[in-house]
Amino acid sequence: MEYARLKKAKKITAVLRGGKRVYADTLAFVYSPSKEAEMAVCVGKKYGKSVQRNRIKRLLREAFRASRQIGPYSVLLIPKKAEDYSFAAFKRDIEKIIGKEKLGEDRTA
RNA sequence: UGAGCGGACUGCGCGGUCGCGGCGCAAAGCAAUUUGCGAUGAGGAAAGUCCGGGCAUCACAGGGCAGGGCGCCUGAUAACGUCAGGUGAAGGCGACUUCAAGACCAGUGCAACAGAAAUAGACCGCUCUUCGGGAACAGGCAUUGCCCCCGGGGAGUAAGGGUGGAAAGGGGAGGUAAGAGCUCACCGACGGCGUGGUAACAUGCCGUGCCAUGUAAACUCCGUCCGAUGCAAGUUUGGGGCUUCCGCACAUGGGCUGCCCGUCCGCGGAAGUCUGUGAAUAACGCUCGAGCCCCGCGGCGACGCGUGGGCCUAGAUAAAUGAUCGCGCUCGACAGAACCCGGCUUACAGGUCCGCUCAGAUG
RNA sequence: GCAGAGAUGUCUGAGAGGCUUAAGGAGCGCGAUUGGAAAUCGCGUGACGGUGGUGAAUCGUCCGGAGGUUCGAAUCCUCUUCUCUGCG
Repeated sequence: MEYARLKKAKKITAVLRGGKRVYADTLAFVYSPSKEAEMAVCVGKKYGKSVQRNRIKRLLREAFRASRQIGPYSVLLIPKKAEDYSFAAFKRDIEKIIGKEKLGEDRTA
């Protein structure tokens, strides 16, 4: 399933308020059921300068894309602050959360 | 060979698979859009936002005050606080480097502490003179006195004095009671004239014994420049228009710049009606431009000129460059466009090239 | 993105060229008061480094950091780091 980018500030705050939060070692995964499949990453100024922040965003997007397919949700990815960020760790944690929350199963069934 | 100085350039590369941004072409669809193919996609600093412009709005961009920037000279430029060439000063054996480098005899302020004294003077000292006292030491004139010693007064002096950032040009010779630009030569300073240079300035001669501290990144003066606000500027579609009524205001209000002159004339609310379904939104501004590369000509150079040639090289808007595999090497620093240019400043692993200096060795 | 403000002991917060004032308040420590406490009153109290039976004491450096101007800088100027505020 293709995931579009979640752009509206109102929707992001709605997901943050009403969505379910799951935590892993490297990131927090916030989601709520939705008609459209959409995703956003949250990387504020505390993560470093712009080069560092862009790097985190790329890694998170690619890790999410490379993970197992899931049904339509509004998803927010929030990394934990660390010295180094790696693609492998992000991907492993996202896979783990998807499996644990059974998001891979078809909700409509 | 070693040490060093200046300048220019570069900023991991190649290939496969999957993925991202906008663009072009083709196909499907009423349309939103989807699919396929193709080329393309961060920097030398994109950074800090420290200057200068373009552009846009305010009012037609006007006058004055206030405020702010700059400050050796000449040039370059759209402009600059930038750059180039030169002058002066300081540092270095040298190549070369550094410098906010106008004016404190227009005025005002400040100069703590120390020191006798801080922009002005006489505390000590030195010299002459005069008054009083002393005979204890050494020596002389030859004797109730003097030189001498102690204390006080008067006059001269600015050589010397543990200060200080700064003490009335410097050190030397003559001169003198002691001294002093008092006199002399040299150096410095100031003034005049000449010469060279567009100029800053340099230099030669003559004269003046020398009217005199520092600070303007203190106020200030002189010269010169600046209207303000910044693309979240602003424009268009549009929830906005039209009609009616009500409230504020006729300059005593509001906007334009902090103030004055000057100048412009609206602002807010309610009801009805038309239309609309995204509203911190959508489109434009938004990238072809003081553009980049090469060649020729002019200039020491910054740079300029050329109907000489070639190129099109990001335009996103929660904001695009990643993942993985293989190969190579010296294992990769600082760091991500946000309206666009010209600079400055700051950060930075390394690597390459050119020119030059000093020391040593050899020929 | 654009525009602006600030940084001073543990905290707060004056000082805006002159001997070292780093004022003052809070907090903390000690003492007085009390049967005991609170409140009140008095005294003390910054960091780092050096010398010191390492005890009393004493000297030097420090006003976010680095340079410069000045005889002299917390104060003036430049660069830099961090924090905060406003702007459709």
